[in-house]
Amino acid sequence: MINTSTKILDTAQELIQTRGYSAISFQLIADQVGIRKPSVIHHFPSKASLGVAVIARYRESFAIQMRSIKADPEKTAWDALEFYFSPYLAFAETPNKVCLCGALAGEVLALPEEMHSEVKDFMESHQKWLEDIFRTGRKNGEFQFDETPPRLSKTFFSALQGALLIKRSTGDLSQLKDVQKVIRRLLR
Amino acid sequence: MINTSTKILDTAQELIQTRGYSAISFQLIADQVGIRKPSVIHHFPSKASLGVAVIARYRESFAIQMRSIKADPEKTAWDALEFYFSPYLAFAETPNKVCLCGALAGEVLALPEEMHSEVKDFMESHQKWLEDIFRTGRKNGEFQFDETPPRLSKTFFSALQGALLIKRSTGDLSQLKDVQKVIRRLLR
DNA sequence: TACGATCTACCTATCAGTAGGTAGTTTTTT
DNA sequence: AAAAAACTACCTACTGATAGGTAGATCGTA
Repeated sequence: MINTSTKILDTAQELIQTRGYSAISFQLIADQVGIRKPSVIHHFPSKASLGVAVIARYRESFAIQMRSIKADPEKTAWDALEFYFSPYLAFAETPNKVCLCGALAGEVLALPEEMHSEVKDFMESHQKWLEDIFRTGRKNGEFQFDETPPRLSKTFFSALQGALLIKRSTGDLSQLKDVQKVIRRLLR
Repeated sequence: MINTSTKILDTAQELIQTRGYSAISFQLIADQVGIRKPSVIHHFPSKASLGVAVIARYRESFAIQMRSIKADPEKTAWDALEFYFSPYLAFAETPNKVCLCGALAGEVLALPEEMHSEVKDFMESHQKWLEDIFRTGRKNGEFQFDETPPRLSKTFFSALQGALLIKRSTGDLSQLKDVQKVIRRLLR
């Protein structure tokens, strides 16, 4: 039996990923969870606090996974890259899902102040992870590329985030798959 | 003296680009234009119809410019590419602006049905233009690349759209500039 | 005088959030 | 061990503000 706070966070995350933050409400979440609106507010006293909690949990779940793969000496840079790719593909294959922070990026100015730094930190840490993978892979001899790791990671992170959003608008899954193919080929 | 409908469209576009569609209202637009809410509704009888009109105009303004550059035999593929890059840089340099359709892509499921195909068509025609530029440039000998033009255009269009969104979240203008640098170098 | 643009006044639905309370569990005190 | 106090999770009923949208009067111009 999963607790109510977790159910609220799961539901809120799903709704933000599909509809955006501005378009969700306590009522919508309450209906989906099967409780009353004030009960949602009992767990998260404001919409902003719920928003912050959703991003914080999302960020942390990525951070845990990246820490574990970086700590494992068995894993190659290719392994790390493919591992990083996998949630993007999973989102793209779920109809209508994009990265939480990709969805939020479209409406930052309508977001409460407290959420801004959460989104910013998300973007920055993901680009750092990619940069690290590229640097390590080149040092190993696994990857070959001419660009600097920061430029490459910015480009590829932008492409992955963009591809998810475009895929959802066009319905064409190859948007993401082709981006991942191109990235792989550019590193060989 | 610019007419009221145009003022409403300008204001609505600006607000959607900065805050998203869900976060805008007739009242907000009316205040900004300096008229009353029912006067806005007189020109655009529903929020959906206003949304559609904003995207349609935005799409058309790009289409006109792309047609003119493709019709000009003086223009090289590099010219066309730099020309295509320019509005992205202009948006990025305006604090808090992203591509209209990039902003909308984050909240498609909260958008009225009529807007979906407008967003989809936007994405598809932009990728076709890029594909065409790449194909022509390679035939000319201006560009060198191994990938197929559709894959390359998907990747670079994704990267440009993503970069704008990420730039706005992080405040780092190099997000877009670096993406454009990487694209240029990969074509030589 | 006819018409489009604008206005005031209003509608219903929904928004985030509050007030106050009930039932059941846990913790503290006697 | 029993009673009292506090806490947790949820509820009904409400508030003031704002959402999209309507009805109908007035104004300015061709």
